[in-house]
Amino acid sequence: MDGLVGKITAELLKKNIKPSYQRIKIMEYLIEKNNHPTVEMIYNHLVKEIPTLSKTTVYNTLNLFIEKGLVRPLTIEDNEARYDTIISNHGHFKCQSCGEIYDFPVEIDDFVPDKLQGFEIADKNVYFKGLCPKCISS
Amino acid sequence: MDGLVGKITAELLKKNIKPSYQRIKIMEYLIEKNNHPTVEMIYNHLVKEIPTLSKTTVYNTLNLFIEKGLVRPLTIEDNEARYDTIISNHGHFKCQSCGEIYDFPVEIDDFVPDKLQGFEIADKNVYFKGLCPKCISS
DNA sequence: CTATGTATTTGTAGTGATTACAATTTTATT
DNA sequence: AATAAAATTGTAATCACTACAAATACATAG
Ligand SMILES: [Mn+2]
Ligand SMILES: [Mn+2]
Ligand SMILES: [Zn+2]
Ligand SMILES: [Zn+2]
Repeated sequence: MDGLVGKITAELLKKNIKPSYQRIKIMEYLIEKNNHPTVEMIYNHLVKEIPTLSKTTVYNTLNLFIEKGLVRPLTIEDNEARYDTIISNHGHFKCQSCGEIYDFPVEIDDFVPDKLQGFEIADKNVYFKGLCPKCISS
Repeated sequence: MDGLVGKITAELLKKNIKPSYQRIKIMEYLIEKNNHPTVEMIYNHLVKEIPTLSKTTVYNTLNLFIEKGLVRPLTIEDNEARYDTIISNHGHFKCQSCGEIYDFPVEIDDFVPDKLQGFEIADKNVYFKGLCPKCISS
């Protein structure tokens, strides 16, 4: 008995999403890896377990999760979307050498500048780019 | 005699960029409009004046400007790059209704979290999404 | 001024991530 | 078991962007 799968199933049902095998597996990947993956990464990993898996299903499922507020899409590079299960506001650092994406805390709610009085803010994003310690020391 | 064209010419020469007609026009558009345009917007506007203009030239020129540090690319949506002549760190708000992108000041240098000690930060980005006042009141 | 070489521009073809859509398979209901 | 609805799959289409080679404009030497 897998506790994570149980939690995922409950979470999906709470959002009126039918907990299909594929959907559970995709959510499981997102939570366990917690690596801000691309569609490609998700597909390549899961297709070993689910040989019939279609990349379209991965896209569809992620878009469904986004719609229901379970997943947040990250736009850091313009040529590859990334996905995060952690919805709360935090910043992302992408290493330009190894490509890894690191989380970092940031008090985004602190800086709502006067300039944005009268604006309705739905979504806040902070991302940095550069080199991570591993890549600097090698 | 156009003062802006003179300034642009000097600016390009300073960066070892030959100030061709197309390059000057593209930079002129960026500075005058100051609207974080897409390639499409730049092309559609300038092709009226320069009927032979190629979209490839717009792409090439923008990439050259980025390389030389004259322009900063904005990745807000994953399906359309935007370009900004203002290099200094500031935030961007994109209205999800009208699509307009607003600047706002933000003290990005203030929040370099402890988590990023040992990281080499090359680039900082802050962008919000939501509704602008115009769109809220209509 | 003309010839030759270099840089810039242009048009077309290619790429790669994402979406559209119809067919197939799975799941739920009677 | 029969039927309907939902989910998954595969393929084709889309669209921003890039690669590349031909054409044009520019510079420099004779
Ligand atoms: Mn994250
Ligand atoms: Mn700006
Ligand atoms: Zn790295
Ligand atoms: Zn608006």
